[in-house]
Amino acid sequence: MAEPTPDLRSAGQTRPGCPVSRVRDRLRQAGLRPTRQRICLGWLLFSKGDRHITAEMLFEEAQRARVPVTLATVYNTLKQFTIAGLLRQIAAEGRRTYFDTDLTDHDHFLMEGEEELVDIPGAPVGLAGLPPAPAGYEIERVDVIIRLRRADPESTTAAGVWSLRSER
Amino acid sequence: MAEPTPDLRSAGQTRPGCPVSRVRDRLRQAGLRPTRQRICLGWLLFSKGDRHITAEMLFEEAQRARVPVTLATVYNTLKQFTIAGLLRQIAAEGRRTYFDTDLTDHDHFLMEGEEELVDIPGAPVGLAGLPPAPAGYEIERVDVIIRLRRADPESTTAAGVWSLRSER
DNA sequence: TTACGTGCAAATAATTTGCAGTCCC
DNA sequence: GGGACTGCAAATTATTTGCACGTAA
Repeated sequence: MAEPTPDLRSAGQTRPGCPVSRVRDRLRQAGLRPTRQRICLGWLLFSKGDRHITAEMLFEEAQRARVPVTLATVYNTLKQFTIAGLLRQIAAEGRRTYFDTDLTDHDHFLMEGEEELVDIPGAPVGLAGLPPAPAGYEIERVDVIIRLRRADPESTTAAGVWSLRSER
Repeated sequence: MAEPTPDLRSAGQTRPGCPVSRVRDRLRQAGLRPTRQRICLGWLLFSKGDRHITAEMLFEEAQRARVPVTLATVYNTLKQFTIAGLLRQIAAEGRRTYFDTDLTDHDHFLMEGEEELVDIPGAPVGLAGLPPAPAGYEIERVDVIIRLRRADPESTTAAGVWSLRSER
């Protein structure tokens, strides 16, 4: 949030070895033409570690970084990045779509009230007894979302490690 | 889909013992005033077994059943039902919100391309090693969404019972 | 050059809201 | 009777699209 916002106006230039070039290569590998705005957005997305982001958020960030892009282009770019496998769309309920720059297998917390997802640190939840996929389909991925509610002060929720789903 | 559509225009009347009265009671228990439209929508929702439904879908169904309701009221009612615990909102990505009349613990398949969720028959996937909830929060529910992709004809996806998540 | 990208503004789609009139308790 | 509900239409919000122009290969 309070990170220094880099000025990316010169992202079109060629500077081998610099992070911008790395983004450029990554785009090319993904089959996307490395245009100025894609490089800038890619830099904003991938140079700050794992993050969840919406189109609106990325757009504001781009403006702060003096990157000339339109909101529409941000939307289009996010979609292209997702199709190209550079981003992952998160299944969150709520109006806006979130994109995750972390492509590894991990789960999410969803706080009630807040419309924000939080990465669950550590290894993903283990799954047992996955059902067979219907005929003609195969399992691509399993998303686990742990919904949280604000704890009652009285309920001594000893939140340790659960074993297996108990209820119903 | 081809089910006979009941005419619910008389749902306001009192007929003890009939399913309409059951809906009425259920609403009252949930703290909702049993108005004509709520009774009708409740009947449509709960008298056909478990289902996933959007506001638009329910609205069309109501029109077919000659129930005088507005789309706006359908939206409002679905939200009220959800808050009252009569429905559950499903975390699906995609533009529209789905509501599930099945309140029991179960998982969902999400077919790629199609924007529809399918209940996973049988017991829910077992979870191992749930992480502790962050301070001040407690786990309310765990949603598991299994994303499916159309299988390659060649890949012999022996979709049996998996043990534990392998990929990281 | 030339197809692919982008900006801009207008179009959609999904959902919410304000307010006046209606209905349940 | 009075507040809770509903209808209707207009407002929001999130996202997409059409088309003329710009730019990377």
